[in-house]
Amino acid sequence: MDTKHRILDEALTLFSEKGYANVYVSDIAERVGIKAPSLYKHYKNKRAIFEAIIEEMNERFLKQAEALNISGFSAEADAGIYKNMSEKELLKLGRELFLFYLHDNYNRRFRKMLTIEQFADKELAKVYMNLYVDAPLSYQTMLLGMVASGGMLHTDNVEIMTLHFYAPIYMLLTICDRDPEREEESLKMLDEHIRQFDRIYGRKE
Amino acid sequence: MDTKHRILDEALTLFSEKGYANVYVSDIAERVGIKAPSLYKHYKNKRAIFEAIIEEMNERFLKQAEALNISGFSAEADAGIYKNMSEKELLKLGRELFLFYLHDNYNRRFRKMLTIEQFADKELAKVYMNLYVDAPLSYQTMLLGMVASGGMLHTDNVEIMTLHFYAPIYMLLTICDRDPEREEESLKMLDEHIRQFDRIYGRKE
DNA sequence: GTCTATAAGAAGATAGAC
DNA sequence: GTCTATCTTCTTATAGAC
Repeated sequence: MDTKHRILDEALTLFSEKGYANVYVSDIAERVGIKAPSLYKHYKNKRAIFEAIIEEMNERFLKQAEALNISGFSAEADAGIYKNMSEKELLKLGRELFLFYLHDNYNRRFRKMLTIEQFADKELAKVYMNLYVDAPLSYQTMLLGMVASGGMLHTDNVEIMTLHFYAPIYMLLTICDRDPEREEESLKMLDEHIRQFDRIYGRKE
Repeated sequence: MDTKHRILDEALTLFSEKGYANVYVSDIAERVGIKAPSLYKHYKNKRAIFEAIIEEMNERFLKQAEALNISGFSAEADAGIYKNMSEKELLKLGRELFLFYLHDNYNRRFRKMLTIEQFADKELAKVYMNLYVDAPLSYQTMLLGMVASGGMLHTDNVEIMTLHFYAPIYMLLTICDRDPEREEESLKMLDEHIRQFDRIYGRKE
């Protein structure tokens, strides 16, 4: 990893731990192993580092979205997969997705940074809302809606059903982000949540 | 309100909007209508203001908890009330509670401040978790558990049922805190959520 | 591209008059 | 208790040598 990118990486770590204002340019430089003034050869100022992180995140999520449409992971395909899944496989999938978002180093740090900075900047609040509320809800609404139209889930309100599926997952992520020691307990609740959801909204046996 | 308390009030407003580090002692003083040095006659330093806010919050919530036990608002009483409520009344209660937490000036500002500061200080993360996750979940688990044992709700896992009740409410609060324009939409979802919850976990008609 | 030296300015806090 | 003046420290950022 070149210096320019290492600066981004270390800055993201620090910002996610202490917040933008509590991180000094010299802190970032020290982690990278250079002196603060050298850092200005790579970025115009401190703010530019922050913005480059946001920019990088945007690219990552755009790529991810593209990959979802191009490869076999579109909602149509996912809905098909879901239909033919046993409860056991469904639990495994839910757990893997949850753990990915929880542990993936980039996601984890970025989520924490956004949590801290979201109220300082309206744009960041939008980014936060989109990433962790609206995008998951609309994707899952589409997904669960297709499964429901196939008759594997039963509801007269797909949006509320999706809220019932996702809100507990969001809450468990909130718990684990703040107290990693509760991960095991949360994973158990995740399992039970999915099992219960499956029972409530019904799948054919 | 005396100056000492007005400092706390204005500081809380500013901290909730910009975060501790981005608020200057002179900003707080200006809002109060005095100069920064005068403020040091009331509080030893900036940190002491922050800690006084936390302290005040602790007292408020302790008082609230006491009131819950002494007056008619214990979980036992609440459970009794719930049993005899029509769905319409249940919706009204849910909405009133939601709006209280959302709009109550002290709650709103304190919740935002904690959201911003929680990762900078392990103690604050604990406070956040207790106030917005653990305390509501354990109170509601007790409440819904009693209603269930009375036969008005049906489940073999009260904790998951409570998660299904509270997590969507927590998520809707998250939405409204970040974008007040979505309040109306969120209230509609709240209604539909409670109605659906009522249908799923069943009440006698 | 990295360094040392340093400028420029911000922000917390104190001294002492009123 | 509030003010003005001021100190001190911290932090961002630049200048210029290597």
